[in-house]
Amino acid sequence: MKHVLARNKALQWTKSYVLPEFPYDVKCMLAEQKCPDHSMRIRIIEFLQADMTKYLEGSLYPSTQQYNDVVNALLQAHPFLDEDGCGFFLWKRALKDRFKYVRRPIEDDEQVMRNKCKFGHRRGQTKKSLTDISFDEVKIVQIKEETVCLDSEADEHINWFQQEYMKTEKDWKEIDKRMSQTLEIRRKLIGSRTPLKDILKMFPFLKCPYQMFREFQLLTRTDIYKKTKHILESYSENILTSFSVVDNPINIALQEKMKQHTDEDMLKHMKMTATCLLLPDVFGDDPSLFVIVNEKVQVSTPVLEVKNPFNVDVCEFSLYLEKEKLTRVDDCVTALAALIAAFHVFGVECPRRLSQTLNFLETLIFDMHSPYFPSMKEKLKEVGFQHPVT
DNA sequence: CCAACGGATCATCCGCTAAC
DNA sequence: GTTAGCGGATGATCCGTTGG
Repeated sequence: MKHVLARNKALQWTKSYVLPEFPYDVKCMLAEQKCPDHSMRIRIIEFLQADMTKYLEGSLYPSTQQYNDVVNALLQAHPFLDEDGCGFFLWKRALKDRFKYVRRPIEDDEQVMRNKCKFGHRRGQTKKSLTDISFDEVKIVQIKEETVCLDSEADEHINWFQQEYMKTEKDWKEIDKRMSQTLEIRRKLIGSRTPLKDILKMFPFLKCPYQMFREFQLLTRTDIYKKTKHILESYSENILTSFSVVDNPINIALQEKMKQHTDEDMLKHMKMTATCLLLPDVFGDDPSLFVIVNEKVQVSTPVLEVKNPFNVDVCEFSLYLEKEKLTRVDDCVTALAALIAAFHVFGVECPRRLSQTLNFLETLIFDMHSPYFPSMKEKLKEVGFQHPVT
């Protein structure tokens, strides 16, 4: 664990911490120097925790110094938050408790599991049987050995992935386990700009949408599929009726096709697909950086390719990266989630002409409780959204 | 329609153990 | 001794349901 923290610090925390942009209402409260109430404190802590997580490369154990940096940054920017002098202690404690709370339900992370085994004592009724405990002890020994000789272990994992990828019957449970175990080395490789081809050769399962979602989950503690589905469903109406897309050929085609069907599921499928296709148009971005319909992919950044979007039976969604097909998926929710995940998982910077669209999506994905920043609120008004979800 | 109820979820506090 | 991390207890808050 120590070497993980040391590395995080070395890679990501060289500069002192810079506070994130807080949601609109928090910003107002901070500007007014109003003493935060219970829920406002929680939102500040929640936001800081989410922001810190981005810099921890999948680890959920910030160092004491990192906690100190964050709380110091907060109190320096807003001294009134330390009204009684013991603010530092209280905010630090709240932040630590929040991380602890985030770790609590996690069962697929060896660092978390190791600490649960180490410190997790159960009083009263024991949930674990004796056999489970001894199994855990065996696991601890295994993990300790892996940490010591990481490089040869990583090599072994990579060979295993390559072999397993060729098999017809794959052991997905073992794949999950090994993908978790190699997260650290993989992030290091991706972070140091290892060519995509090499990354995919070493970790071929990253081509699978499910593994991309899982990696996204490990990195951000966020269920990208669930969030994407929610966004598409709640904003579909807004997007399809936005004045910037009423004359769009895709929208016109959708209206035509919808007249030919009455089946609820079919109509929903078409609407969701159209929502995906029109998203960049709504935000004035370049649609060809987002989704290509019935054409050849020309861009290197992650992009979706859709064939026959409104024909449920022959409709095809594929995710492209560096002009190569990475994976084919079945529906537009999975496709959009995979597209967003690809930017994160492969560390691709967002193209300028797609920034508004991705900003919109990520604002909703990472902060469901206050789904828009002031600039986003303005943007949504500007593009003609009737009822931004709150 | 809305107030009251009750379960679920969440934040916080406490007491404990392991490590130093 | 102190500190970090755990599970559990407790109280607050959210949210869906029910009954007037």
